[in-house]
Amino acid sequence: MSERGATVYEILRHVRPLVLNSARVVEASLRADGVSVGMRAVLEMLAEQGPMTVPDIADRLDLARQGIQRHVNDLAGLGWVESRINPAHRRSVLIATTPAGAELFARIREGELSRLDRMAAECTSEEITTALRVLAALSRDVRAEVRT
Amino acid sequence: MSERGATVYEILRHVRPLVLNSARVVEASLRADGVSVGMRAVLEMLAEQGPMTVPDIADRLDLARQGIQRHVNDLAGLGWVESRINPAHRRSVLIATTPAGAELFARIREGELSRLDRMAAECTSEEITTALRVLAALSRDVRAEVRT
DNA sequence: TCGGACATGACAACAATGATGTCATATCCA
DNA sequence: TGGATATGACATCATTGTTGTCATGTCCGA
Repeated sequence: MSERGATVYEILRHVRPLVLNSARVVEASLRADGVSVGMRAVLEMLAEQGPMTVPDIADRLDLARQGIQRHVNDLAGLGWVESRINPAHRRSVLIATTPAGAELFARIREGELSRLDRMAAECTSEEITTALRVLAALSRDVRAEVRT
Repeated sequence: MSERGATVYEILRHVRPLVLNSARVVEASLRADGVSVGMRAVLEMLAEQGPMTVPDIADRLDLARQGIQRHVNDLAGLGWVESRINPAHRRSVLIATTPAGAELFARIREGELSRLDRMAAECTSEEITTALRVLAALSRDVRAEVRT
């Protein structure tokens, strides 16, 4: 068995607790605004990529459109996102952050970034950049494997 | 805002879909044996670290002991793990893989490793090792943040 | 040695979320 | 134009993480 595959295996062993623990860390600030981690992911997508339809968000987050629709409906109920007429499609509306929603996400992101600055202090900027490249490649290939 | 923190943020953005997609990939082989991803994690811990108590497994997986107890009970019902008398504690039994359970996990792991060999082919062995180091440090620090 | 703090297994209930299915209608393409 | 597909709305279910309770066993300090 190749050493490479075994190292990738070790990486994947770390990501599950990492996702759980990072969700736990941001959970408190999110609850104060009535936002769940799923809703936060939708808000992030809209804030960074601009308005898009529900199926578009679902595709980019690798989730079913039905689940995203729930998050969008919840976010709309809270006033963080709103629908806009889609010039290219009468039935499928565009979802966009409201000014308040954009502000909320900026606040959330700022708080998270300030914590992340203190993480993995022993690693250099170059190592972290390398890790990002590896993670992105791995994520891309595993994603492709799903669609096999 | 530091570039470092932003890069770590990008890493964390990748891990959530990665966890979901990797779970989807291994899901099929697991279902054939009646094993869920949670049960697989417990089986992995016991196969690699040896017999331990339910609270021990929970601590190492960053999960509540109640959830682990469910997985252990399910695994025991399927004959993949069994309890042994704990010489150091009358009430808290040791959980261990059965020979069949150890064999099952070895089979699962072998299948997963063979897939992983083809992942992130553009990355060198050194880059993957660096990524593992960064992930481990990040995971450790985020875990510590939870307990704040 | 005793007593209180803590650990453990068993059981229960709940919330978030991912998966799946259906249906009416709109859209798109051959 | 007509059939295939996309979309929103609604519904259901399984997995799993979280939390709480209770009886009993264990451990440590006074």
